[in-house]
Amino acid sequence: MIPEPSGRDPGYLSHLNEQQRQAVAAGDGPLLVLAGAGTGKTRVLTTRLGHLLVTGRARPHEILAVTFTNKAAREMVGRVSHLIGRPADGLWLGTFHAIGVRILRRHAELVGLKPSFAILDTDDQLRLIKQVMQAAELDEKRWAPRVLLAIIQRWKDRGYTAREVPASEVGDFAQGRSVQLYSTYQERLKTLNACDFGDLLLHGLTLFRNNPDVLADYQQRFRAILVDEYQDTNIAQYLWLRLLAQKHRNITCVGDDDQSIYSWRGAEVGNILRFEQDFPGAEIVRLERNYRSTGHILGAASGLIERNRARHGKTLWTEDDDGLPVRIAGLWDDEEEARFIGEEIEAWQRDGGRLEDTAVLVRAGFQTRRFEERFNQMGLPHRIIGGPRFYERLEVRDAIAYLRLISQSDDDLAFERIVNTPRRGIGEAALRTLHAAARSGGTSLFDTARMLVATDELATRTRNALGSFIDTVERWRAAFDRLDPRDLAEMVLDESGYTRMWQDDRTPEAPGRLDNLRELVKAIEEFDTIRAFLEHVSLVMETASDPESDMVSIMTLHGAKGLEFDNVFLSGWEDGLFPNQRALDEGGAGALEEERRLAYVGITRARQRCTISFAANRQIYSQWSSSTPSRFIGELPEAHVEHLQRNPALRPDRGALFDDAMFEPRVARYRSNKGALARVIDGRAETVSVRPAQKPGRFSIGDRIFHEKFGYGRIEAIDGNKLEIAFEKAGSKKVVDSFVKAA
DNA sequence: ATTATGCTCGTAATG
DNA sequence: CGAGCATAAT
Repeated sequence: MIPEPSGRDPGYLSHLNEQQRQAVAAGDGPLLVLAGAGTGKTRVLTTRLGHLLVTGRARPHEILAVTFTNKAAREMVGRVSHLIGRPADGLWLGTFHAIGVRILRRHAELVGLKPSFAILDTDDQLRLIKQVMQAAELDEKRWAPRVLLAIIQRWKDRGYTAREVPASEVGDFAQGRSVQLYSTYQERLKTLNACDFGDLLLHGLTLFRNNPDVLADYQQRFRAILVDEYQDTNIAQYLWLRLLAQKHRNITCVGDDDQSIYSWRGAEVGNILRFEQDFPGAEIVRLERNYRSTGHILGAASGLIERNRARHGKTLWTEDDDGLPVRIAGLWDDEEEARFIGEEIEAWQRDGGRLEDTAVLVRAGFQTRRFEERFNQMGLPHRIIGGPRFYERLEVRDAIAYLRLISQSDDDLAFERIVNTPRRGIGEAALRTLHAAARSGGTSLFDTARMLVATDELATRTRNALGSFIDTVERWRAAFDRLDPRDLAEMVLDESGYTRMWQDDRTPEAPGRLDNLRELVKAIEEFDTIRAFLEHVSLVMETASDPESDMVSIMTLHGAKGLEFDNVFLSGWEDGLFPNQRALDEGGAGALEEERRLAYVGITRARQRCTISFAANRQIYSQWSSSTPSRFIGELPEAHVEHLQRNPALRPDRGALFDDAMFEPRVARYRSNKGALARVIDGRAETVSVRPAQKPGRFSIGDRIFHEKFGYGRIEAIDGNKLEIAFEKAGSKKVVDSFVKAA
C-alpha cells in the first residue's frame, strides 16, 4: 500500500541544507553520500528513506536498509516512523546479520541447513575450532585455535568459501592445512545445524550464486537499497549488496572514508573509495557543512586528515565561531595526566559544564584504569563504557546454554557447556567416551548420553550423574510448552543448581553474577517464547543502556565513534601508544592512515572543547616506559592549536608532585618528532629514568594509611612489601605497600 | 575429578 | 600486574 503523505509537515525537504537535499531527493541509480563527521548523515539517510515512501517510489517491503549495529537500526526505525507519522512497518530494515538470517531461514535447505539452524557466538566457534584441531591432531601449543579462527573469519569477510580460498591467501598455518581445517569446520557446523556470524552473509552469497531464481526474486523485490556506514563494509557484504542491487541499480550508500577504523574487523576502506568503479554512473554527494563543532576543532581535524592519501577528500566547514583552539598538554606521567584531566573537568563543571557532556577518550582499554583510580579518589562521577557485554558474560552464557539445550536437544555445544556446570562429576573422560559414541552413531551428544546410561560403558558414578542430568533436562523439556518463558528459566536455574553454585561462591564477583542472572530472567519476560528469546540473544549482544545521569564517560576512541560531547579529552598521544606500535611495525602506510583516521574521529567528537594530552612516562603492565609525543601532534595545524606547559617545569627527580597546577600557553613546535619532548619538558626528557623505588620499611604496624581504592585503614601486619590492612570501609585486605600512603 | 600452581600474553570489539 | 589457560598434584 502506498503511504499517504502524513499530516505533519510535508516540507521536510526545507529543513535540509542544499547538499543534504540533493542527497535525499536524488533520483534512481547508485548514490554515494560522503558524510563528514557531524554533517547530518543519519538525517539524510532516514529522510531519503521516508522520501522514497512518501513519493511512492517504493513501498515498505521493497526497501532494504542495512546498518551495522542494532542501535543504528533502532534509531533508523524510530526516525523514519517519526518522519512518516506512523510506524514504519514492513521495511527490510536491520543489521546485515539480521537481514542475512531472515533470508537464510527462508532458504536454509538450499545451503544444506535446516531452517531452525543455530547461530554460534565467538565462544562456541572457538570451542568448535579446538575440536576440529584436536581431531586433526594438531599441536595446540604450536598453532593457536584463535589464530585459525581469525584466519577463517578473515576469509569469510572476503567472501571465500573453503574451496574458493586462493592459493596466495593460504599462509603457513599448520603447514598450509588451514584450508582443510576451514572445510572441516564448515562440515561440523553443518552437522550441528549451525552458522557462525560470517556464514550469515557467506551462505547468503552462496545461496544467490547457486540459485538464480532466488536471487532474481530478491533483486526484483528490493527497488531501493540503503546502506549506513558504508566505509565499514567488508568484501562479503559488498558482494552481497552488489548482487542484490543489480536489477534496479538503486543503491544509496552513506559513509565517511575518513572514519574507517575497523579494518581489523574485516572492513575494507577500498569499498567506499572504489564506489564509482563498482557502481558505474554513480552520483556522489558530499555533506561538508558541519553542525557539531567549532571552527578550531574542525580546522585541527581537517589539517590532520589531509595527510592521508587514501581518501575521497572533503572540506568540512561551519557557520559556528572559531571557538577555543585545540589544547595540547604535555604531562610528566600517566598519573599526572589523569590528575590534570580530572582538574580540568572540575574546572569545567565549576563553569557550568555538565559531566554528561564530557568524555575522556583513550586508544587502549588499559588506559582507563588511571582515570578510574584518579576520578574515584576525587569523587568525580564517571562511567567506563565498554568491557564485556551482557550476553557475553560467563554466567549469562551458561544460563542460555541450558535454555538452548532444552529447546534443541541436538545443540551439542550447549550440552558440553553445561553438562558439568555446576560440577556433577561428569569429567573429561566421560565426555570423551560420549564424543566417540556420538560420532560413530551419528547422534547428538544428548541422545548418545541417554543411550549410554542404559549400558555399562561408563563408571557407575558417572552413569548415575549423567542419568539424573538427562532426566532433569527431559522434565524441563516436558514443561517447555506449559510454562511461560520466565517461569521456565527460573525453574531451570534453580533446579540445575546453577543459582546455588554462585550463591555458594565466595569470590567478589559472585554477587554481580547473581544480579546478571536475575536481569537475564527479567529480559526473558519480554518474549512470548524461549525460542524467540534465543533468536534475539544470538543477534543482539548489547547490554541494556544505563539510565541517564551526570557522569563523565571514559571509553576508547573506537567506542566513541558516532557519539559527540561538548568537552573531549584525548589522552595518551604518544608514539607507540597512539599511533599504536603494531600499526607502526606491521601494517605499513595503510595502518598508519587508519590510526590517523582514528585521531580524526577523536577530535571530531568534540563540540566545544578538545584537549589532547601526552605523558612522557607511562606505566604499562606495571612497567615504566618513556616515549615521545605522537607524530599526530606535530601534524595538527598550528593555527588551530594551543600548547600548554606546566609551570614550573616538570622535574624528573620530583615526579609529578606539583600541586598548584598552573598552566600557561607556550609556543612550541614539534616539527621533528625526535627530541620534541626535550623542548617541551625543559630539556629534561633525555634524562628520564625509572621512578625511584620506594624505600622499604616506610610503614610500621598500627600506622594509619590511605589507599586509592579502599580508602583509609590501619596496618595490621607487614610481610616484606605486602601489608595487611584493616580498612575502615573495605574490611581487611592484603595490599602492596607502593599503593599505600601515610594518612 | 577437582584443585593448585606455573606460564604466557597483553590494540581496537559489532553481529 | 593479572586474566586465562595448560599442566601437575592430590
